[in-house]
Amino acid sequence: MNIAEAAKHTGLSRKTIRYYEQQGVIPPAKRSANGYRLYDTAQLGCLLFIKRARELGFSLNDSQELLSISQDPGRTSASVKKKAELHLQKINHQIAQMQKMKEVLEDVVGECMGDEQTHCPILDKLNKG
Amino acid sequence: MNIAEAAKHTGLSRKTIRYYEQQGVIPPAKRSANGYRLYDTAQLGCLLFIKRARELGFSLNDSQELLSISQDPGRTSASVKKKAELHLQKINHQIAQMQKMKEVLEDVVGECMGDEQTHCPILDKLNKG
DNA sequence: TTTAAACGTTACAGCAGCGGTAAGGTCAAA
DNA sequence: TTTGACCTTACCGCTGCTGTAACGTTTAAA
Repeated sequence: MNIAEAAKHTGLSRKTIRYYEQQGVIPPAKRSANGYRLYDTAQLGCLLFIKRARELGFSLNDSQELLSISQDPGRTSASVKKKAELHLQKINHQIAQMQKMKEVLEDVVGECMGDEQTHCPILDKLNKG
Repeated sequence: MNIAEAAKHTGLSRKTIRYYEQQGVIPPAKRSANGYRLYDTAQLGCLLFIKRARELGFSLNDSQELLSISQDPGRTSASVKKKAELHLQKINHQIAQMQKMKEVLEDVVGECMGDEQTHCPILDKLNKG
């Protein structure tokens, strides 16, 4: 199948698929006589793997490494778990950070009248900490 | 004061301060005879404002607009509140997304033995959804 | 048969928000 | 006088794509 169909099957854009290939995230696609990229179910599997890893927030680099591990018959689940736990820590850290932002924002938004007056607790917060 | 001192006072790096100026986020600094940038308390105030806005997750563009609004005597708190609420929505959306990632990750990490065996629920998840 | 659309290709630019590095000028103290 | 700590501009790199240009191919309709 051509790239458009691969895109339809995976939900990735054609640009993204080409980008993944260019970055070496997935092996280079075979080409038909006219130079068009050709995809089979194995390639679709790679693409879907990367897509799911990305949806779980893994970096493209991590996603690629996970794909490599997945295709290695001599892998251990320990190596995967380690990566996932590290990633989970990052996610938790980011959530905590955004939660703090959220709380402050809700505070000041709650205090702000949002009317035609000049006084604004939100700006006060930004001006004085 | 020179840029290094301004950096020390604000907690921003010298690169960041120059970048903000170049992007028009803050007004261009005055220069001493030798071409060095000079900062006074007003400039420090701008820098701190931007820093705090960034810490609340506002984009650099939004931060700049908030600074403009803050410096406009004819502003209304409504205009600020609107921006803040919009931003809060984005934050909430992002938190929700990361929470979903977190839950899935905790699930599969919990199921993974993390030993020397090949079988791995994390990879299963990535391979089959 | 021609032509127009809908594909395909490569290559380069751009987005956010800086950090790193190079290549140079300036200034204060030892 | 020299050393080290400043300062300047300018450009590349990072992440993960998306958009655009400029071009070739295939397919379907007119």
